[in-house]
Amino acid sequence: MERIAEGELAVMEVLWEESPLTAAEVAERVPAERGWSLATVKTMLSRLLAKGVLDHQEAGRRYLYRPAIRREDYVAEESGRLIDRMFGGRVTPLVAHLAEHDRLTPADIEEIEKILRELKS
Amino acid sequence: MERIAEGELAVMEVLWEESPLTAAEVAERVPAERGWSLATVKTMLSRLLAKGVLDHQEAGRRYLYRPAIRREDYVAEESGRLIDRMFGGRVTPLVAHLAEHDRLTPADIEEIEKILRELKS
DNA sequence: TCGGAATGATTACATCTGTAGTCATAAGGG
DNA sequence: CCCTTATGACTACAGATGTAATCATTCCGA
Repeated sequence: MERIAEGELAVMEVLWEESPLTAAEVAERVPAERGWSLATVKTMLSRLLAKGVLDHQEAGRRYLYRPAIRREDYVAEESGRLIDRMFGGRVTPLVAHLAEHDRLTPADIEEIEKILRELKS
Repeated sequence: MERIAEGELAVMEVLWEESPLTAAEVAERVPAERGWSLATVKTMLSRLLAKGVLDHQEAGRRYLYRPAIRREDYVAEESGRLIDRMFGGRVTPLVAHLAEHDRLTPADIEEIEKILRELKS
């Protein structure tokens, strides 16, 4: 799967949330903080099509865009990449790191323990 | 902190492992798979200096390079970035994701539970 | 029916990145 | 003392990315 750039991801997020959509509809839904013009969104859509992570279907003279990959799979790939690069491919050092950096609230700890308990049963 | 590119990270890893080093010494230690020339390594070093993530100290007519940031901090930043972008800034969904994708071995689970127990005490 | 608006395609351009090559210079060996 | 060589600085260039503008075409509303 080709890499999705940071800006392109904003477009993917819109379409993972709701699809299919036209270019104009995607542009409406991109977070306003981006301050993107419609032209910019169209460029993103073309590049994402070229990368094969979006599909399009013709509807009259327009396209309806929809994701060609699942968010779940993309997240898995990016998480794996981080774990490989930063933690030697092992998950435990990641959790240890998060723990040491106070990223875990008591509620988080409870919930993670619950997840792990369920995993064992 | 400025972003460190993928290739540049290979140079940082060398210097986090051992420093200070000259450009030639860094080049020797970069993983051979990269197949980099000395010139490439020098370019990386310059760019990392410009980004402020490396320091240099003159030693005769050469430089000795050393990290200006801790690996720990860089890892924290990159992990935080992933968690923000992929998991809405929350750690628990990340762990849930890893669990669902079979990234956790029984040994991992044990060790994570241990980390969490210690965190609570 | 006709003209403006909307659409995808194409082009533009600056910056970042990967991957060097060149160049002036200084230092060390003979 | 001079020449080779190692070094940092500068330059090069293609591909990815952010951010559009332009262009040909086609559809819809008046």
